[in-house]
Amino acid sequence: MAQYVLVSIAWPYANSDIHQGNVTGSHLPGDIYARYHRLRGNHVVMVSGSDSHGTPVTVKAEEMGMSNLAVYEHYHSRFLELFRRLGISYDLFTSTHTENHFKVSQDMFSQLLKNGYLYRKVTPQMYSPEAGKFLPDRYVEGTCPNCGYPGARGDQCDNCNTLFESAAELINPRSKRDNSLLELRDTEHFFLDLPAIAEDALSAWIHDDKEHWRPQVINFARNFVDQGLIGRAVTRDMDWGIPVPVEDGFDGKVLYVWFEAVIGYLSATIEWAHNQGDPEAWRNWWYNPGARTLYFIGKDNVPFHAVFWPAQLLGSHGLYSDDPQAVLNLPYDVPANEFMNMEGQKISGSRNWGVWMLDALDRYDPDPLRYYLTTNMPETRDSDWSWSGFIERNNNELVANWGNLVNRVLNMTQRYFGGVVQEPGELTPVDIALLAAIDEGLDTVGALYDACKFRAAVQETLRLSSLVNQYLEETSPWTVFKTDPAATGRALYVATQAINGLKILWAPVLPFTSQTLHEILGEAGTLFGEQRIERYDEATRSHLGLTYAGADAVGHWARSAIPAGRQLPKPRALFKKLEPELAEQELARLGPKPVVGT
RNA sequence: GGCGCUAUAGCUCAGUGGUAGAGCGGGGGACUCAUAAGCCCUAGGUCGAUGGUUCAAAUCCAUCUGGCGCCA
Repeated sequence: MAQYVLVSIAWPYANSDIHQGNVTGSHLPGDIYARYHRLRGNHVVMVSGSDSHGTPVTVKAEEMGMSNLAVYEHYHSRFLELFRRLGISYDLFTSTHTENHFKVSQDMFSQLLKNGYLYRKVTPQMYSPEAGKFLPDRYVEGTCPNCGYPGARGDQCDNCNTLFESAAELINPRSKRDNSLLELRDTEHFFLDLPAIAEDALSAWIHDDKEHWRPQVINFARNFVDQGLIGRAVTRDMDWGIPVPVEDGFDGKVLYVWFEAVIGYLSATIEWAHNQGDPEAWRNWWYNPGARTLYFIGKDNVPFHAVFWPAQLLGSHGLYSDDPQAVLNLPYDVPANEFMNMEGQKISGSRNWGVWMLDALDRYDPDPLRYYLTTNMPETRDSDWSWSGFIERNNNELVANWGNLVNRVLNMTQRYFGGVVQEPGELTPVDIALLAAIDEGLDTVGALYDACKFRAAVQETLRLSSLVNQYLEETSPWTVFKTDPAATGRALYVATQAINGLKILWAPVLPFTSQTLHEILGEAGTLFGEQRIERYDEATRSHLGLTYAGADAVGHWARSAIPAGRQLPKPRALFKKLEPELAEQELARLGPKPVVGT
């Protein structure tokens, strides 16, 4: 029976371009998982969007001398282009700056309030009389109480590495912007009553049935909850964001971005359903006990997705439901990835140390990039991107093992039979064993994809590709052609069926070249749907979104038959060999950008 | 300081109780359909250190050392 699967992927801040760590950490594993389940015939919705609010965006806006809105729109449109070109097949990639998201976020806030899980509390915060507003800690600078360094930031001293709980700890706190003196002033905020939710439901949930979770994720989350949660502010003093939906005294305050952004998983599903012309369809994923919701994120996001977001879901019971006790679906799994480094060092935007994916796509095809990021995915621990590794894996594995296999089979079919697939006659035990191995692979590799063990899935698929290469050596169709052309025809027939099966096994990771092979084998239609960038208009705003139209896709998780007698089209190479020298060229691009001019 | 993760062949890593594995690199071989690709053979690494549990540990426990993260 077809299953409902919600693939939720961390929302990137719209304040910088996306690098390979973001892609391998969340977008790509989510996409592979979604594509696999689409091939299985399940009802997949894959959502994410640009996190357009929060301090990171406002900081960037000041740096660039642009409005917050312009910064968000700039990076958002680049995200859309990247995901389309890299084949990250979002059913909807939207943003937090939609009317819909504002409403859903405010509704969840109101439901939490109604259910008694929000309380008000007055706390002292840094206030700038000069600017007439409260300042986030990272806008604050002062003298470090520990080492006396005068340029300490509000959250941390860069000189002695002391972390501050609050910028109030600084001596002579000043505004980073205009250097004016700051003062402490009381301000009222709403807090999420995490201890109450933990006691009522969260603690029981986090300890129940999580055997399929990655150990590092569930251990961390359980530890986090067991150590004792404290109330956490869900509003803050800021003017860029979602207004707090209460009558009194919360002008100039917005929902805290940690609270609001995760609600995007729900609001994006609702927006998607609306765009489909079936506004209630989102309930199939959120209020259907048989649905699975997965969250593909980086390890820095585990507390928010394994603890806080479930707490929000549990605490807002009754939201959009007639049943006041109804709870939206809690995460089925949070397969968080560790981090990917770059040539042995941390990825860094300011130091230009990383692979900017949109830039890389100008020089490399999407599938080799996806392949390398999958084989090096930080599933169990931090991993490393190296350009020489990328080139070696492309040449030794994609080109030599898989691409060359396809090439030799199709080339021989052209050379010996004018491109016509031959009648095989009766299959030999060797033939049958090969095809059985491929068919078995559909089960074993499928189970690996389903368990989010993508590295292992690729490794096993590559092993099956080698099996076909071995089959060719054993049957040697080029040798037997002189004495037994029928045997050559049979071997090529079998090998053709085998690579047609491998095409499906590879498809979640290598959707573009699997489609090419699909066509080279004379098959009709497209394995997957089409990705489009569309504009959506709401009452007072409009935004761009990336969508996926999969109704006409023909891909199935099965090995279809290429019939004897078919005239195959002229083959073309699936992958290009890359020159080792490219690694040096790429390394030369890293680091500080050269000053333009002389 | 607390909590957690991690250390396996030159490199990248898999392997959570039962005779140490894969890929790449390196060495040798037979072949030639193929993007000089593929195929066969070949690596003998005290599985970070020490102690313990067990008939049996890379795999469980303790301590130590190196690397990393979160919190304070």
